[in-house]
Amino acid sequence: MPRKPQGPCQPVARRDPAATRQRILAAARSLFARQGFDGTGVRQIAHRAGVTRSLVHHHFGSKESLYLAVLERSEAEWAGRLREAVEPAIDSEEFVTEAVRAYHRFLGEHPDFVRMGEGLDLFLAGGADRRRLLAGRPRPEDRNERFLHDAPDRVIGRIAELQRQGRLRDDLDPALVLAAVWCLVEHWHEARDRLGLRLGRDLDGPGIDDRFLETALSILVEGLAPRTENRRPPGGNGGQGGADG
Amino acid sequence: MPRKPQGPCQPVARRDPAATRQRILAAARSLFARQGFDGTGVRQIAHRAGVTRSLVHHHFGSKESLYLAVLERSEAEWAGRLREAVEPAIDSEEFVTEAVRAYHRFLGEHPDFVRMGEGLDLFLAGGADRRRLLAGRPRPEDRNERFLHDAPDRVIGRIAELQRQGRLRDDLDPALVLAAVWCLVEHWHEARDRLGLRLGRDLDGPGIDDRFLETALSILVEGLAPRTENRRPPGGNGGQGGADG
DNA sequence: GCCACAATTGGCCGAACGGCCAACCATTGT
DNA sequence: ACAATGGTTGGCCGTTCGGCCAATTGTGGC
Repeated sequence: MPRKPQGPCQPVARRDPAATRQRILAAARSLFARQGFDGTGVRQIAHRAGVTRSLVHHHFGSKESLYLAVLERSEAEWAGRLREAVEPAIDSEEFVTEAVRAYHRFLGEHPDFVRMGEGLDLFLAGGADRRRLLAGRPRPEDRNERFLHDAPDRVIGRIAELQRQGRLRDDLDPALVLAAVWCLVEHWHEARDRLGLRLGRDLDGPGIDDRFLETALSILVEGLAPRTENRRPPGGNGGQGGADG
Repeated sequence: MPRKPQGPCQPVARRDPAATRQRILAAARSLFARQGFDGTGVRQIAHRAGVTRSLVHHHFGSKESLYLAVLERSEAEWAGRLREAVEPAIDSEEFVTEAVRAYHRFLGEHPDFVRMGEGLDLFLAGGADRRRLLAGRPRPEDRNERFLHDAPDRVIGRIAELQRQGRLRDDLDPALVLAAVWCLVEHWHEARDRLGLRLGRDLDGPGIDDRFLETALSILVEGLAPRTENRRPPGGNGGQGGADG
C-alpha cells in the first residue's frame, strides 16, 4: 500500500488526512445508524476506522460535532439519491403508485437512512443544547437539500391538484393523506422486525417487502380513488363504508 | 405520612418494602419509557423513587432484572387495558373502524406503551445475552397476556372471515392487511413529532389525532371495501385504479 | 539541512456508570 | 429481653465514557 512515500500531487502515502476523515465518517455513520448516538462510543468508531480516539477528536473536535458531520454528509448524499428516485414520480401521471414505489424502494436500499431518523430523535432528546446545536447548523443551498426541504409541500400540492382534477377523492386533507402514506411506507421499514415479533409471523421471507408494498399500495389506490356516489366527509363520525351491517 | 410507626397489620410505616418496590417500578417505568435502557441510570431511578441505588439493587438484583420487571408489570397492565379496549371490537359488526379506533385511542392514552416498544428494541440490541434473558422469562398464563399473544391471530382470522363473507375485498393477504393497519396507527403515535418536522407543518394542534384517525380510517374503509367490478389482484404490477389516465 | 506545521500517537483526567459490601436499624418471633 | 430477619444506608470497586495534553512522526516550504 505505501507505494509513494513522497508525492506532493497525490498524497496517497501513509499520511492521508482526507482519507482518514472519510474513514472516520464512514465508521461513525454506520455505527450511529445502528446503535444511535448514546449507544456508540468514540473508541468504537475509532477502532472501526483503524485510528485512535484522539485522532477522531482532532479531526472533529467532539463527538457531537462528529455526529452533526455525519448527519450533514449523509443528508446531502441521501437527498441526492432520494431526489433521483422520487422527483420524477411527483409529476408523473400515476403519481401515487410511482411515488410510493420509489420511496419504498429508496428506504429498502438505504436502511441507514431510516435508522438515522430514529437516532436523530434520540440525539435531540439529549436536551435543548443539542437542539440549538442542530438549529445553528448552516443550511446549505444545495439543490438536493432544497428538494428534501420542499418535497413535502410539492407532494401535498400535487395531491391537492389531483383532487381538483377529480382523480383523487377531494374530501381528505392532502397533508393528512401524505402523513398516512408516510406512516405506511416508513413504519414498515422502521419496525418490520418488531411487527413480525408481535404478529408471531415470519416477516423476513423473500419478496415480503414487495408483497407488503403491493398490499399497501392497493389499499391506498382504492382508498384514495374518487367516489362516484356521494359520501360524507370524514370530519365527523363517519360510518363504516364497506362492511356496514 | 409516618403516622403508624408500629403496625403489624398495615405496614404503612417508615418501612414499607412493597410500596418502595412499587415506587421504584413506577420511576423506572417512566424513565425507561422516556430515555430507553441505556439512557437511564440506576441513580436516576433511585433519585426519582426517593431511595438509594443500593436499595434498587437489593430489590431487583440488577438493572436488567429491573427492566424486565418493569416490562412484565407494564405488559400485564397494558394487556388488560388493551384487552378491555380492543376485544369487544374484534367480534363487532363494524370490525375495522371499531378496532382501529380502539387501538388508536389506546395508544393516545398510553404513550409509554409505544415508547416501551422502541426501548425494548434498543434493549434487545444489546446482544444475545439479553435476548436469552427475555426468552427465559416465564410467560404467565394470565388471560390478559394470552389476549396480547393471541390477538394478532384472532384479528387476522376475523379479517379472513369478513373476506369470505364478502364484506372485505378478498384479494389481499389478511396478515399484510393487519400489518398495513398497524403501520398506519402505530407510526402516527410513534413518529408524529418527526413527521411534523419533516412536513414542515405543525402536527400538534388540538384534534389533530382525531383528524388523522378519520383520514386514515376513511382510506382504510374505502381501500378494503369489496369491489363490485372485477379487479386484478395486487400481486403483479397493478396500474393506478382511480386516476388512471 | 532545517524548521514550521499538521497528522497521529499514547496516556491521563474527572465524571458517571453498574455492581457489591459492611454496617445500621426497624420489625418480628420466641 | 434477645436474636434473627431483612429493609435500608453510605461508601467503595473496577470499568467505560468523552475530552484533553504532551510527545512523536511524517510532510512540505524555506
